[in-house]
Amino acid sequence: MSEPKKGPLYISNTLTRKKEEFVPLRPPHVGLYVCGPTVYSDVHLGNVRTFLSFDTVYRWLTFLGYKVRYVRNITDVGHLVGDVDEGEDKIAKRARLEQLEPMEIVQKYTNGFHDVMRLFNILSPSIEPTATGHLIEQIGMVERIIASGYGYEANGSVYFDVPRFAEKHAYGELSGRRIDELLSNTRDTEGMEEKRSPLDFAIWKKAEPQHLMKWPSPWGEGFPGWHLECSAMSTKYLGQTFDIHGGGMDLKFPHHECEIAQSVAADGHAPVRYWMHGNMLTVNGRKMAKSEGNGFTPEELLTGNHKLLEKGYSAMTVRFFMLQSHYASTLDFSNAAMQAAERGLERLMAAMDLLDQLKPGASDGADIPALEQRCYDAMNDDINTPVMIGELFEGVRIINSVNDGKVSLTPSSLVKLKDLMRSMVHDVLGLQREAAKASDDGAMDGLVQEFIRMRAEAKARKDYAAGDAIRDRLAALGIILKDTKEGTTWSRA
RNA sequence: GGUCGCGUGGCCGAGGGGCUAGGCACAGCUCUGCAAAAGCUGCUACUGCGGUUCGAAUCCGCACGCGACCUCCA
Repeated sequence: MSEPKKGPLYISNTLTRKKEEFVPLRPPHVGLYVCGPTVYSDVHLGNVRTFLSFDTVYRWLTFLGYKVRYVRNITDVGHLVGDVDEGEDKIAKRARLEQLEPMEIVQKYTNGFHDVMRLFNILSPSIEPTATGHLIEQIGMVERIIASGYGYEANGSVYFDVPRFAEKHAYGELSGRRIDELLSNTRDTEGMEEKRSPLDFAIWKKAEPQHLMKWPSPWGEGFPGWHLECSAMSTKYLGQTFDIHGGGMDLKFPHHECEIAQSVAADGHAPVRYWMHGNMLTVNGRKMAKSEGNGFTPEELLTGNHKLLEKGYSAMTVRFFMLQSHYASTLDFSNAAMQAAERGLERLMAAMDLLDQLKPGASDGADIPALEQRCYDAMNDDINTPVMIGELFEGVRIINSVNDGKVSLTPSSLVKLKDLMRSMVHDVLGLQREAAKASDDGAMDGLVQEFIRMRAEAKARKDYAAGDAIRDRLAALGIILKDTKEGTTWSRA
């Protein structure tokens, strides 16, 4: 048995549509950028999935030994609202509704976002830059785009000249679009009359007098365009070319396509070497989205207080549920699937609880290095968490068998098993025992122990009816008794 | 309408030319006073129709069904 090898990592590059070996630009450093939330409302579970997917990428890169700079932005400059409130800033709109300052809205939902990230044990990025904090950089980028000839001013706004850019560069490469097809498919959008081509997009937008979030610029009072912040901030913190850019599938076009165009126009470099796109969370086969009314917030999820939820589910259950599918596949939410995940996670965590009490033996009844290698291989194959979880359940079987005395492991193999299970389950998958149930104080335990003792006495005199009655009544209260060789243990249902 | 993708067992979900994925559920067995837990065993599937191949769930074509993007969206 040779020592398990940690690399190399292969990831599906959505730019080339191929699985490629990941080779960082400047090892051991890795630059990772992920498009963060727009903080004008609560995040829903679909948003969580994307951040969880890239949390896993971040954790795995870190596990492989890379020094990762993970940048995930906060979009706190509103994007334009499409139909009803033409030209109005999303955040400003919300602010008027709630009689709050725009930055108050931003703060409120940023806090909420952070709470959700913590709830799901999603790690903080290395840098979390805000769009409003990088106006200088964004204005600078607009200037560079104008200087390169791919941006033009019109009535206080600045637009990106897509057809001109496409003459010399591959606009549409990422999303598989073609200029002529796009042109035949255009709809009327805001600012149409100022644009030279319907494909052009705003990189700086003139603010109307009533607009709340606006800043001075060489083109007058305004605010940065839809796609600019990510380009400006990724360039600032990761360089003109960096390793990995992630985001939800729905951002591929136009957002990421525009990012590429902006960077190429401004600095002459394709910004990203590996593009990764997480797929959507669906409900009854349909994308979870605010507009569909099929989204629920983490709070509704936890309490089960939503018409789509039969009951509440813990954050860790959701995390496990999501990790059981590949990040690039759509994942359908259903109560049946959640309940299956709940039970599966419980079995996994119960085995983790046994780890400390396992006793080593004289021989090896299981090949731990082989298991370890299979775990690494799964993750190195495009972050295949479902396959790794499958392997971890092999670990669960070994743990339980060792605990039952049916399988023996030498001291060194046992240490390897513990290290492997802990690093994969806790560090890589980010699964933790839920703390909620641990709030019992000593009195509670003492009380239950008293019942356990009464039941033991009943059992000792073969009064099983009385013993079972105690167990049943406690069960009705949510206290589960388990008879083991070492005595009776209890837990909450 | 255009582009891309998907269709796997009772359910969820990997895989993706020959090799048991895994989880949940269900059934049987072992262990238990009985439960529970755990272990073992069983249930062995790839939308349909053609084609390529010694061999196809996996490749190709067509059909049907579904979805995403084309507009803010994770």
